[in-house]
Amino acid sequence: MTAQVLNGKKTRGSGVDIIQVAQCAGVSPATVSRVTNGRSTVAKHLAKKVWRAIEELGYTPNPQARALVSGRSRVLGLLVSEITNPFFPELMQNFEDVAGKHDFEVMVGSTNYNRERAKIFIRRLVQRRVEGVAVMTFRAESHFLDELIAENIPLVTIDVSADAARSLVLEVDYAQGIDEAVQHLALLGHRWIGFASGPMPHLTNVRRKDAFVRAAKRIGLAAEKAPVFVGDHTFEGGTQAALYFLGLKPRPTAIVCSNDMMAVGVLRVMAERGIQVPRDMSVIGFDDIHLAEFINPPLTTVRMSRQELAKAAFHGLQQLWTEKSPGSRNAIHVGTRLVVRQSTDSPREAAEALPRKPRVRKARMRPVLA
Amino acid sequence: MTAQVLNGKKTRGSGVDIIQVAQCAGVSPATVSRVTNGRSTVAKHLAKKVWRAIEELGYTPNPQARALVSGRSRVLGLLVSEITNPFFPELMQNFEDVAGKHDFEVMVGSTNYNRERAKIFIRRLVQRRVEGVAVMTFRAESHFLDELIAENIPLVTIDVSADAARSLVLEVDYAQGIDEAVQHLALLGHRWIGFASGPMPHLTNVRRKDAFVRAAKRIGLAAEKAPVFVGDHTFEGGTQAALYFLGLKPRPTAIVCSNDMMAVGVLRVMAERGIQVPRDMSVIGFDDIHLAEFINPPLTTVRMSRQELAKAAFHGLQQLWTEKSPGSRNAIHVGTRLVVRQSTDSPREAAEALPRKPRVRKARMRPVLA
DNA sequence: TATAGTCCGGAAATCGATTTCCCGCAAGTC
DNA sequence: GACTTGCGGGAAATCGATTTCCGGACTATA
Repeated sequence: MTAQVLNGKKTRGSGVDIIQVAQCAGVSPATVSRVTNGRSTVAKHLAKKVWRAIEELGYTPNPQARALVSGRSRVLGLLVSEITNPFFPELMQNFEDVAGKHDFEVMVGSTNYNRERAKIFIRRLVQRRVEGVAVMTFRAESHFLDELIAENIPLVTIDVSADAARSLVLEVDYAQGIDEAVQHLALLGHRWIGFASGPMPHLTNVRRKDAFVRAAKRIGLAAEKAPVFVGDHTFEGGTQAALYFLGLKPRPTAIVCSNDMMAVGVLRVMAERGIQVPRDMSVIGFDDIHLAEFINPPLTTVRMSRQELAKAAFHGLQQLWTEKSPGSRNAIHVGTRLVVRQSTDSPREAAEALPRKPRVRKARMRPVLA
Repeated sequence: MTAQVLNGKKTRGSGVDIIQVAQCAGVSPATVSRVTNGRSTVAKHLAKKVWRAIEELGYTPNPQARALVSGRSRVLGLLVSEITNPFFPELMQNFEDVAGKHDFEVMVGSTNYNRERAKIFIRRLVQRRVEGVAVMTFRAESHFLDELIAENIPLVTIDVSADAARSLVLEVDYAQGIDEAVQHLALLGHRWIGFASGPMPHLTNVRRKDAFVRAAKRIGLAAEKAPVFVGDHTFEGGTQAALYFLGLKPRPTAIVCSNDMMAVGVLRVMAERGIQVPRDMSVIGFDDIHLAEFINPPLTTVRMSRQELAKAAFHGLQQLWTEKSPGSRNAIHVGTRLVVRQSTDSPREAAEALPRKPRVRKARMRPVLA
């Protein structure tokens, strides 16, 4: 399509420059530039000729030249914490899609919880002159970002505000989804629910945990303090949490997890111990990663929409670009909500007491333990 | 670090240009350029002064300007087929790491098996003047790449050669790992093994299937043709394959899958039907995605190393850059190998006939079906 | 009709590097 | 001692756009 034959010689898209287009259209390069950028007002008949010439030659402006003079690279940075957690690839794709629609490219980097990796990546961002960065690491490792702040690069973060002029926070409403989760369990008859939290110094994890504790209190589920296990936001963290709750007496009849990877770890321990989910133990995750649907049993979880998050991050950056005064520090709100699948059910005792309501569910393995 | 105070005013890394460095070092801009690029021979004492000036001012060359004049953007493209298959994020990260070490940035795009998405992404690659593209889609959808080929952009593909001058193929040795898998099953006592194949027109799937059929024949496992189900390379494809094999009589005692996502689908069906893996059915995957380790039971699978693949792809591009004659069309070899976990065991009958060897395995659910 | 105000579009400066061209100096050769 | 050779490094052209500046034409107003 792009490659065309003109004057008998093949002209490649990237071999055509603005001067050739200008000559072909019979105008000056400045006019071509004005047309391609929608600048000021160019007479309609001239604009038409320019577009025709562009089409004919298969011209695409050289982004390097464009960036050099305009100072705008049209590249954004996206920092995530671990690529093997499926939450992040999906977020990446959504962010790239939004950015792409606005003619931005995205440099993605995964810290893998490694301070040095993050530093190196951020240096690359600065060197490439990105126009904005979305930090989606759910972490408050402040001085990661010092270099970006020093360069006055627009910054969007999650949960915890970067203390910088051109920055903005995405406030995720964890309470919304977690309230739904706890209510869902309460309705099923659960009265003693454990919470598997992520590492505690991190604000995002504090918020998730607090949301759970408040929800539990509000429902009046347990007179005593709801049992909380503080672990890692990983598969292993989940297995540890599961072992902890199984050792408790009375043993909780349900576990709410701070993210899906932990829930997957919990499910593994339950399977190994022959504890039937959801009959003997209900499990709820957080994130709604793709995998949640595929695991056994399909995981009931709180969805934090990757698409919504990605859009919010991009719009946050847009806001920072247009906004004159770096004063209006309004956070952007991102909701969460419960997705019910098959890892939750009435606890055993309640299920026997209550009339068994018909549920759409495939045949499952017979329970083994008491 | 980068931001320094000089002459009383704060100088940002991206605010310093080569001329200031030249003045600071008392040389010409040309010399600075020569030093930063390691060009020709600059007197040691001058080079030292230049480096000192660079350090002091926190200078980083403007990549746009550099790219503009040199014609080298130092950006690569990476095309994958679906971001939700964990194989690809891991591949992406590895590729970015290798590329980053050589000062390249990477534009990643996921086609999601959507022709239009691929087209759009490739157009973006061309517009950004990438210096090379790695197409890791395991697909032969040839005319995706026409635009790249027209621009004469170096191209590395998997399995199937792009019919272009500056291109190179990564030949994955499927047979290696699949032979190991079949032998492993044979040693466990399996004699009737099903193969869940991916969609058939695609060369990569043909190769995987052929490798299986040959391995099965070579071992002399079954007098008759080994049963093959042709499905989709997805979770759903796996569930369909499982249902097919369960309907067969005699029912296979093991299923080898063309990728891990299918294997995950198979495991789901088995769990729903109460069929115990590995006691009643052994399952082997292909890829060794991260998830394979976390699913129940941990999946025995053939590992195709993402790191090896990423390195091979990058080195392939390097080869295409240096190589003068576009003649030496030597493919690059990438190996595979079996990783034994807990989804394979002796089939029930054989297990009872043979003396039960002790295996390290956690407690599992009691088998339910015959 | 004269003058001010608008609008359009061309000429040229600019962004920040790389790279070519060329000159001067020092070393080597006869 | 004169001439060649080689090498280090400065001046200036170059990449391909955007953007400023400015002049000419056209319209509106008195």
